[in-house]
Amino acid sequence: MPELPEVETVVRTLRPQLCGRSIVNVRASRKRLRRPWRPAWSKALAGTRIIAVRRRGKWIVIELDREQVLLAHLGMTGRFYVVDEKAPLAPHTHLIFGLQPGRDELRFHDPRRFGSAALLPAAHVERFLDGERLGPEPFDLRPADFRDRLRRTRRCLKAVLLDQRVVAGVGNIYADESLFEARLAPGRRGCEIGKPEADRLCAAIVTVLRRAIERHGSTIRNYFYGDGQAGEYQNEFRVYQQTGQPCQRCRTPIQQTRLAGRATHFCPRCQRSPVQRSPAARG
DNA sequence: ACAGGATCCTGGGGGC
DNA sequence: TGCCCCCAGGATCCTG
Repeated sequence: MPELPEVETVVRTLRPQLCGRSIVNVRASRKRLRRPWRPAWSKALAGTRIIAVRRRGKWIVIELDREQVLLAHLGMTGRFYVVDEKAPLAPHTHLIFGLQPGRDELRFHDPRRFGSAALLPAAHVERFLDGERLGPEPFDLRPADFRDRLRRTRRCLKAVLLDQRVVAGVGNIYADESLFEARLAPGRRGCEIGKPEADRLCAAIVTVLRRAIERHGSTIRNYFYGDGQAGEYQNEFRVYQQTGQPCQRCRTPIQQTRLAGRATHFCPRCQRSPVQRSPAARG
């Protein structure tokens, strides 16, 4: 469920709660996550100290001593939060990390289990994150590289934005919101996009994500962060989940379609494709 | 190379 | 009330 702004919000919440503390024990449910948790990781984690908590794309990176890293992905419904060890255990809690000092626990909760967590040697993390799997952070994305990437593909813009190798961290909400911000139709092919439009899209991604981070991300369908905090960006959606609502720029009703297997929302007027001239019209 | 579909899961909402 | 179907902030694998 969470995209870059939501993961950033989680990381900012966790950082002061985790840094400097130690993991004293780990409990894991028997249910398998997207990548199964290995019992050996529980043993290896006992007694490690948390050095830093950061984000890369939609990944949560928890750096530990002993040259180890705990890498987590929230999938669609994952939550990662710190609570008192006496707090009631919610159903679908799959990992519990006991913390010291204090009597707190870091818990990983995920009803759909599309999320995952794994322990990696620190030396492997950069290769995992910066290899073929993950492109640049949106804030480091160079317009010339983005333009080049678009020029070389016939895939539609929606599919390109969802591709984590092109730019890391954009998901369904922020792909639609960025395309609206850039006034580009989600179905247009990358190779049809000119320089001004590509640069506009590149800038729009950053604008939308920065604003969403300021608003602590979006909270929809009652999924909250951490100790029940809600984001506020869902109140600023221009197209996502606004089907039938008047466009805030031109009052045309927002339309919904399906692209790259995902619900896609856009304004048919502000995000018009260049007119396809029919043979008759050309006559 | 790429589009499209299926897959991994659970829960919530709408229709009947 | 129950049941059935569809949908969901993701990523990956397979097929055509």
